[in-house]
Amino acid sequence: MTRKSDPLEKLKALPHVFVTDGEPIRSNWREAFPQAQLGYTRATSCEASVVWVLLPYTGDITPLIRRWQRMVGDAPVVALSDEPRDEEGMVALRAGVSGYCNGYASPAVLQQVAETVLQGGVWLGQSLLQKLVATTAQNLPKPAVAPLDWTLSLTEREVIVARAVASGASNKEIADQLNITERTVKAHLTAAFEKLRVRDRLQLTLLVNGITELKAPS
Amino acid sequence: MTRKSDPLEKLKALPHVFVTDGEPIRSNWREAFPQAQLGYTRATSCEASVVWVLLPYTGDITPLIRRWQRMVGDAPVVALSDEPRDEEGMVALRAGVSGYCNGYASPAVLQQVAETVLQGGVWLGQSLLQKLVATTAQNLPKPAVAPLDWTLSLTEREVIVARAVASGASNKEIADQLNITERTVKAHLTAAFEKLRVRDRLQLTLLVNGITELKAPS
DNA sequence: AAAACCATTGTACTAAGGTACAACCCGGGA
DNA sequence: TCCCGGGTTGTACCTTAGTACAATGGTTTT
Repeated sequence: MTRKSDPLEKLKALPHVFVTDGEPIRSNWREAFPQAQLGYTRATSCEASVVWVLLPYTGDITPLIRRWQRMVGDAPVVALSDEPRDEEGMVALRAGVSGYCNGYASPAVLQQVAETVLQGGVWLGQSLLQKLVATTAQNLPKPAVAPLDWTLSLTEREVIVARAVASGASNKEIADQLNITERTVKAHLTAAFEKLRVRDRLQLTLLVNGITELKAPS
Repeated sequence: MTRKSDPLEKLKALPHVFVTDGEPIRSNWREAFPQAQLGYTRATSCEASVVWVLLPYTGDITPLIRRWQRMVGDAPVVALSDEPRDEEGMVALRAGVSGYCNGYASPAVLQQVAETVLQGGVWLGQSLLQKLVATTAQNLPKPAVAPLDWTLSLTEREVIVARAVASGASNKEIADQLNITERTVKAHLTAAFEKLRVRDRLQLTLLVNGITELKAPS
């Protein structure tokens, strides 16, 4: 291992995953990212460079976005909308997306959005941002101390299992999905419980989903 | 893709102009844009692809930004700060900049920022945006489709127990807290599972915490 | 008053989650 | 080479969660 493993490089090597409601990959997406893949709705974990979620016309988009965020861990999630509206963009932003753009955006724009979000930036259209700024007076509370990253103390495998649990999967389901024994799943979980100082899968879930905080710096 | 007379192409052909307080062009700027030029403070008009304004440490930055916006017309203005702070970023945004980033950002990042703003986007760091979204959350319209309220189909007692479960409590703990039997807690939970169509306490937790959605309108 | 709903509890019983105490394989570093 | 950590699995056991099939008493609706 000569060079330090750059997380960005590793992320970039992964494919772009597009999440749709049954629709195949669009030509503009394919053109921007020849390696584009469709997201599998039932998966509980996913390796991706960037996850592009095509927003459905109706319904609450927050759970959809959150779900994929949990699945991919630190890969950025970008919301695609065929009818971009500022209100929808706000909801998406509040859900934590790293970008919000038109589902029919040109390949060039898509690539640029990808570049931006992969570097930790956020991509927005002008209109949305104007609204954002306009409605924000001068109050800037909430220093928002960066929440401790629970993944730090866990091994790769433990993180995967923890994410699956936190999305509601049973040990058996996780075992099947990862092609390992239920016993192994339990082993990973026991290790995770210990490291994160929680007593069971439910408290682990709260932690993974950011509802509770990591306590002692293990 | 051959494009016609695109205003974007014309804009891109112009040099990048850096506005400083007497400082020469920095190496990272030059590296990112070999054609980089310094902006003259006294000028009244300027042709530029992107105007990068290095913010002075003190004083009101709004007039400075506005001035250059007027000078360049439709070219985007990006604020550079050697000590980026969210408060300063907010001020810059309110002044109408298309981006706000570190004055010592790497050439790669600068180029990417340029790409973004040239396409009409806005480039921000994660932290600033989070703050923006957080403070704007209350003032903007709620999600178009109000998420179904899971409490509607439950009795008062079931809601209480469900909330307790969703915060990580065990049946025994809930029983003690409510001064009832563990058996009763189970009864309420079983009823809640049935009504909300979930199979166990973990999925109930996801529902209560808004991570998943209520499916069938029971 | 009867029906319907709610909160409560009991006795099983089954299923799932979690722990204890291991073992094996593999790759990398002292 | 030996040791160590990560991933894997086994057996046994205990605890917790959840279900089946009840019952009781209270309140509200019909």
